[in-house]
Amino acid sequence: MGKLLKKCQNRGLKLTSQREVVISILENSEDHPDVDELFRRATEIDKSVSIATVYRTVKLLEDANFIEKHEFGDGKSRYEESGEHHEHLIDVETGEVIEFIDNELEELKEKIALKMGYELVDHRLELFGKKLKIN
Amino acid sequence: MGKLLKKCQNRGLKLTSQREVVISILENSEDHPDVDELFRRATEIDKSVSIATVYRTVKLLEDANFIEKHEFGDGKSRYEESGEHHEHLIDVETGEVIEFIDNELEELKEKIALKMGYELVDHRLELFGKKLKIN
DNA sequence: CTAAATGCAAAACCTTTGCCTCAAA
DNA sequence: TTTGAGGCAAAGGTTTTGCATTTAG
Repeated sequence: MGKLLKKCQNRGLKLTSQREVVISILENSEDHPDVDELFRRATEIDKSVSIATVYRTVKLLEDANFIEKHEFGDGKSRYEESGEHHEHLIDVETGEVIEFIDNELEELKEKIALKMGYELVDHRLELFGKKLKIN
Repeated sequence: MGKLLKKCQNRGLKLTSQREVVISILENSEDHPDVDELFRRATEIDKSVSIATVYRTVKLLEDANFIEKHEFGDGKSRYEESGEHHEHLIDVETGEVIEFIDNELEELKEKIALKMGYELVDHRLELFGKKLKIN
C-alpha cells in the first residue's frame, strides 16, 4: 500500500475504491495534474469514478494537507502530493513546470514577513521565464 | 482628466462614458477590487454600465499593461492600476492586502531564474501571514 | 447496520461571446 | 458616417451540491 494511502487510512478516512484510485494516481504522479486530467487518469483505471468524486477527494486531501493546490494562471487548479517544500518556475513558451528550492529565498521570505510584523504561515512564488538560448 | 484616462486616450482607445467610469474607478481605488466590486462601484455612478463592459474593459486595460490582474486564491480576479512594482502580503485573519517591495528579493528572483537557465519574464509572490501580537 | 461516500444531473459561479443597437471620433 | 463599443442574455468552463443509492467499517 502506498504511503499516501496509508496516511489516509491512519487519518481515519474511509477508503472507497474510487478514493483509492484517485489517491494512488496522486501519489504516483510526478507532474501537477488538474482535475480533468486526474479524472482522465482515474477512469482509465476504473470507469466508475465520477468527476464529482475527484473534486470531493482532492478537497478532502487538501484539507488534510496531504496534497497541495496550485493555480498557475490558466484558470484551473492543479494538484501535487505534499512533500518537501519547493517553488515553481513555469516555462512560458512550453508550459513546463520546473520545481526548485532556494534556501536564500526561503530565509528571505521569513525575514520580510517578520520585518512587517507578521508570522509567515504560507506563501506562493512562481517565476515565469523564457529559456535562455546558448549562442 | 486622470492620468490613466489620459494614457488610454493617448493609446487611441475610444473613451466611451462607460469606460471612463470604470477607468476612473480603477485609478482612484487604493485596493484590489474584483470585477463584481468594480461593477458595483461603477453602477453607483452610472447605472448603464453592464458587467460585460467591466469585463471587456479590464481585459483591454490589462492587455495595454495599464492595470494588473491578481489572483489571491479565492477564485476571483482582482485588479489594480499598474505602478511601481510591488509584492503582496495577505493577512490571513483579516484578508487585508499589504503591498511591499524588497530589493533583495527582486535581485534574488532574477538570480535564481538565471541560474536555472531562464530569463525572468514575470513572477508572482504572495506571502500569507498572521499579525504578530506584541506581548 | 449505519454513517458516510458515490453518481448523476442540476445548479452555482465567474467569464466570454453573439447579435443587434448605439455612439465616439 | 462608420467602425468599434455597449447591453442583454445565452453559452462556456470549472466547481459545487441535492438526492437517491451504495458501501466501508
